[in-house]
Amino acid sequence: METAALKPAGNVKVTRDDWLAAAMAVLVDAGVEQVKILTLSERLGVSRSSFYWYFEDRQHLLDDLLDVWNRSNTGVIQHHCAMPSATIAEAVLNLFRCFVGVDAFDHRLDFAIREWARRSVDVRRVVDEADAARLAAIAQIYARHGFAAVEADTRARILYYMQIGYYAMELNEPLDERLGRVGGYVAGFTGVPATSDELDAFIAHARTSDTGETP
Amino acid sequence: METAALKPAGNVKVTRDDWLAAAMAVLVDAGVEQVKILTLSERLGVSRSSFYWYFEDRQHLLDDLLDVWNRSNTGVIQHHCAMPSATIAEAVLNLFRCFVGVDAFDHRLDFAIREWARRSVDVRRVVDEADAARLAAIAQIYARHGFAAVEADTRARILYYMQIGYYAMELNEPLDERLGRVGGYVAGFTGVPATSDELDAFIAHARTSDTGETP
DNA sequence: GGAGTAATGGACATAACTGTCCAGAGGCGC
DNA sequence: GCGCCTCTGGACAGTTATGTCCATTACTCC
Repeated sequence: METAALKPAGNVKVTRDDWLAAAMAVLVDAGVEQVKILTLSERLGVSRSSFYWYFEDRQHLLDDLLDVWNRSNTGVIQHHCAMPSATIAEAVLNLFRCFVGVDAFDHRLDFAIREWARRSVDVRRVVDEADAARLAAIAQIYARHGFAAVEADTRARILYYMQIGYYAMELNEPLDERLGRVGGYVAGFTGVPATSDELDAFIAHARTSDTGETP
Repeated sequence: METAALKPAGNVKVTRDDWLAAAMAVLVDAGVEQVKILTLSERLGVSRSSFYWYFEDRQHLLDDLLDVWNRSNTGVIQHHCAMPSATIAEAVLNLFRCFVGVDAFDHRLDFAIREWARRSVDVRRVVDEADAARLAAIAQIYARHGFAAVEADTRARILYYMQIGYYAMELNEPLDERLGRVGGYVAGFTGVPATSDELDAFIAHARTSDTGETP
């Protein structure tokens, strides 16, 4: 592990980040309720007490996980929305990049958090705020390209809701199948077809940054 | 409770169905992992031991819950798909009825089961089978109205996936807003607009069978 | 009204988990 | 090379589950 290089000093076996990373892995593929200090300590080969050096208690670990999500996934969307673009089609394709590529939006984490939000009003509030921020960022794309406020908002919702719905299905389509539909999506979302240059650029990017798994 | 009237005999406080109903309620709004015999017994005002009279163990209760879901939700869809219809638009509207009305598809249960399926290969298998059966039933609608097999299958997928995606969002749109979009959905799903008579009939049904909550 | 029986309650054993306390390991700075 | 300071391990206590055993209740049938 490369974390060894960063280890501060002394009798250190794991770092705070190791605990966070392990917890994040469990969160993503088993849900919050499975994020257990005992399990993590076994996985890290360290005693439970070590945990309490880095975190006050389990709740603080969970708060940190929520924070990590909040800063990463929403930020990815905002970043892609802010990319410069000549046409609305190009702007939407820029956004799509974060749903396909390696600079990707982590949809499994997103759903783990949403599931958690169904059972915690605190988390629900944070998720609602993130959704609002994401929608605002997407609406801004449309606004920048001359859409009136109401229409920009509506189109942002359609795009965002459809994307979330797509992930909810866990379809695991092969990359080529997904890419084949992109042209249609862009036309549907913007009312304007993308040029073949725009589409080619997007597809090239998607192929080079494809990770092998279908994200 | 009306169950009192049905209580078989003897020193009975709760029935097997009471346990099932309580478990189902917890499953729907807190997830499988929260279906705990201790909690249910407290909720029913009865000791835990009583549970073991009706069920061999927790796993058998869970199996029964899965069974209930399997027989109800998929059956509702199949039933609505089999309703007689003069046009494809009417057929699709007939199916929509189970997504709006009181004879409704229970989407919260459906998602509780899907969440469970993410963590249990056994449940995953059952859900996959149910999805296949639902898709087949929906494709049959299209096939009956003259669509070729491949197109019927594709259109069935679009309709079903979009419906699942809609529920994943937990939008809670007001009924009127939802109804306003139905015409567009039908046109999108079938390529043929519904007549206003067909739409009116659907909307009238939806309004009379609306439960107050947005399902 | 007494026997039989369906259902229940309470005690017991066990497991998994959380959090606390404190002794001790081991590298670093002087 | 000695203490310091960071981090770790192990023991302890408390909570919440599951499942088992058996005595007891209270109704039904005769």
